[in-house]
Amino acid sequence: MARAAPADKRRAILDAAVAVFARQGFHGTRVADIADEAGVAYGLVYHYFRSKDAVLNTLFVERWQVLLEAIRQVDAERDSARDKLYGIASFIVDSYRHDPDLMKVIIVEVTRAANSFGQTHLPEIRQAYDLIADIVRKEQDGGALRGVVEPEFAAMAFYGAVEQVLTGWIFGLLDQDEEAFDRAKTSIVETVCGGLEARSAGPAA
Amino acid sequence: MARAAPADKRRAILDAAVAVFARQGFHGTRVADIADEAGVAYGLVYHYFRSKDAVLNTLFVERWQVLLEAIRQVDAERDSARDKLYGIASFIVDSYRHDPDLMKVIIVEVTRAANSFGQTHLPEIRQAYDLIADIVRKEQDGGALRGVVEPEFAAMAFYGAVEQVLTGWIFGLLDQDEEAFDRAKTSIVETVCGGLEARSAGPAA
Amino acid sequence: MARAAPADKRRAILDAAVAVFARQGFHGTRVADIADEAGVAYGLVYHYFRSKDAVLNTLFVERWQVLLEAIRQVDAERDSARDKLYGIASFIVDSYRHDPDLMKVIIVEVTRAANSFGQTHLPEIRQAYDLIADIVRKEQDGGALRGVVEPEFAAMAFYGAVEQVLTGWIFGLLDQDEEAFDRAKTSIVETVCGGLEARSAGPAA
Amino acid sequence: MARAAPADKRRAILDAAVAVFARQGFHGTRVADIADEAGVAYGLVYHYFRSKDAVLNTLFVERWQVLLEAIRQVDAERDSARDKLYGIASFIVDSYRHDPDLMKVIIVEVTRAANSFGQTHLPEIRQAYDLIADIVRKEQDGGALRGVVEPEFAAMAFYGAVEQVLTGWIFGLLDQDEEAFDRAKTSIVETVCGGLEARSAGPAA
DNA sequence: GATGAATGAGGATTCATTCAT
DNA sequence: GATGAATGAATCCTCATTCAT
Repeated sequence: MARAAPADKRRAILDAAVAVFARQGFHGTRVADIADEAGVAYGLVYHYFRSKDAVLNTLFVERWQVLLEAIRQVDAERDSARDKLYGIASFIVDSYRHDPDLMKVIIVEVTRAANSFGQTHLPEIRQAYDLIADIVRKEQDGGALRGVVEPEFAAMAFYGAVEQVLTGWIFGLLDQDEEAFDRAKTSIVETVCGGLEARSAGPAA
Repeated sequence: MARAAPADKRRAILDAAVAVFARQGFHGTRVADIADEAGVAYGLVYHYFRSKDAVLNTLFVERWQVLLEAIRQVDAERDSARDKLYGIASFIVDSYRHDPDLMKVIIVEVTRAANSFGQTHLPEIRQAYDLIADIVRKEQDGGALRGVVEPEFAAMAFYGAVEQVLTGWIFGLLDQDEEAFDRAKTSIVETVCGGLEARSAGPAA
Repeated sequence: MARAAPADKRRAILDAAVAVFARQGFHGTRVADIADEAGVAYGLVYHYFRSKDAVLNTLFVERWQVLLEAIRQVDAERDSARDKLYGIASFIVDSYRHDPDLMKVIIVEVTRAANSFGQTHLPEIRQAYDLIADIVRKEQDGGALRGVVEPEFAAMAFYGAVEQVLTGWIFGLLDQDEEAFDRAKTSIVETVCGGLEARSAGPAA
Repeated sequence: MARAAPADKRRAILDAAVAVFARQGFHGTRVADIADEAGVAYGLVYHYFRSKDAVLNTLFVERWQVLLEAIRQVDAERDSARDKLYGIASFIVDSYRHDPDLMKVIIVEVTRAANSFGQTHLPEIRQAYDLIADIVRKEQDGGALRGVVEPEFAAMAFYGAVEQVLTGWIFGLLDQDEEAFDRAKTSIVETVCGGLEARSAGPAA
């Protein structure tokens, strides 16, 4: 499965890059590895991309646009706060389910790479946080969410919870079967929206 | 107030490494940079450490032991689930407050480096997750926390929320004044324990 | 007035090569630069020329034949030594005036490139020196020129003076207005033929 | 003779560079060639020099300062115009006689490299021309040299004549025995100062 | 003729590590 | 312990050249 000899070589290079970046990390992969994996000549990578960096940048931008769009769409189409956050968590989890290598690369090599690509793509990364914070803010204003936590913190907490679950999969610390993927979505939302604490049944304070 | 000419050069090298790793990232720093920053001769780094990797490993292990111990202590000394999680969040946030460079390096270069040091130190990193999951499990059993979310997911969500807030600081996306540090602790706990959702005020069950 | 869309692409490539070689030097220009400048496809350069070297070789040979012919003609048509040398200096200076880029390329990349093209074209280059030396020798025999300086040295001195003036223009060290071009011719001939020294007015030897 | 295992490696590298640059040209030599010729490890070249360019730059600057100083000294110590120009020609010819490789490299790779190092070192190169032009100007003012040729042109003609003779040696077009070196000095000065033309003897027509 | 994708050898530069002093 | 010169493997990127269409 996976990379099934894409007709165009540019795509083949990008797909190959995902595979080797996921396997060896960005720093651990030589341009030759990408070319080999793609089954093309060394120089062709440079025919299509200015540099090794550019390959990763392309990968990230391509995918991150889709994520941002998905968040916007979820926000527009769903009603309740919980639904919206579930929609976002769902999209990210499904992204991982569908192409774990790509998500691994994006998270490990870009989103969290504070001294390299994360810095480069900070504006785009920030947009995601902002979109989530906006959702929280609106729902707080609407009364569905409590106002005790500032939207910015809430957004970071939520997004962090999601990314950390992916990290668990990436590191092989959590099960990755289909059931686990779905349970992850619910768990994250249940934690962040419902809270872990039991409602003190009695005459709660 | 920082590296004030440590008496012993080994310490000076470690401290210098923190500074340059934080500034340039592990891959972006040469051994010479560390030596320069420490004000010692090139070769001395290799007198005290087997390799550049060993410097980072030392840094990580040193600090991570402290973290694990802190979690254990919090677990032992505090009673409520909320208190325990607050204690953990508090310790991590204060660690960042006290030495942001060190925490940045540990998180960015180790904890999240799935293809390099994160893999190497997976056992120790996992311990932290497990300790947190254990706390959740106990509290679920005790009835203080709801059982809907599996302890492993809850632990990841909680830890992810914390790390993401630090990430916000590391990337310069969130305020870093004293007040913000304290608010962060509360916000994280409030989000994960209390949940973001408003309790339906009415005659709810 | 320059390269005005030559009808045939081969010519366009040669003209473009002159422009980019002059601008960036032979080593500093990629075949792609030539193609771009000529407005033709990459591969077409290789349709007309065996290699990048061949482009420069063609340029040089084309022009150098004209120079050699000009020297022969000057020798045949003019009478005095001074006239002949003036004719040669004049032709070279006018060549530069007419197409400074081409002369720059020929001088900088071939004539003076002792380790590359200069070596390749040494026979042709030498012909020019020899033709000049022959003129000097004949005029010495005829009594118009003094015999103290060997023809070979005289030829080198004369040709070197000419090329150095062009070098001054190429480097932007000397004025390049029309008047300067004409003055250059006179100055060179006056220097080499008349000598810089004032004739001791008195009872000179 | 020549590079006899210089005590310090930096010098060994510079000397080796002269040899290989002279033999293969700057572009034709790889850094490995320099290291091999010097008998040192590859990386040592980069320990002492920032880049391959820096090696050539160092070579040029070192030597050119000596040349400039020599010109100044000749100007100060000698009296007649002819003596001064002879002194300069002499110094340059002897430089070549003493270390032909070094002079070849300086002339071929720097002084005449209009698109690379010549451009970089234009200010220093120009100084030499200016110093010569100053000498000519002074002597014209003093009446020893005729004023028909502008000092700038005269300087270029003189310097060009000298460099072209060296070029003749570099290309193997002129004899290089001891006698030839001395004759070259006289010939150049005789040509530029005395002029090639015979003085019309007596009241001759 | 014309195009530009594809190839791959070449070479500069970096930098972790070693080691003699 | 301390120094920094010396080593050389590793790898990115360039770019002349080829070739299928």
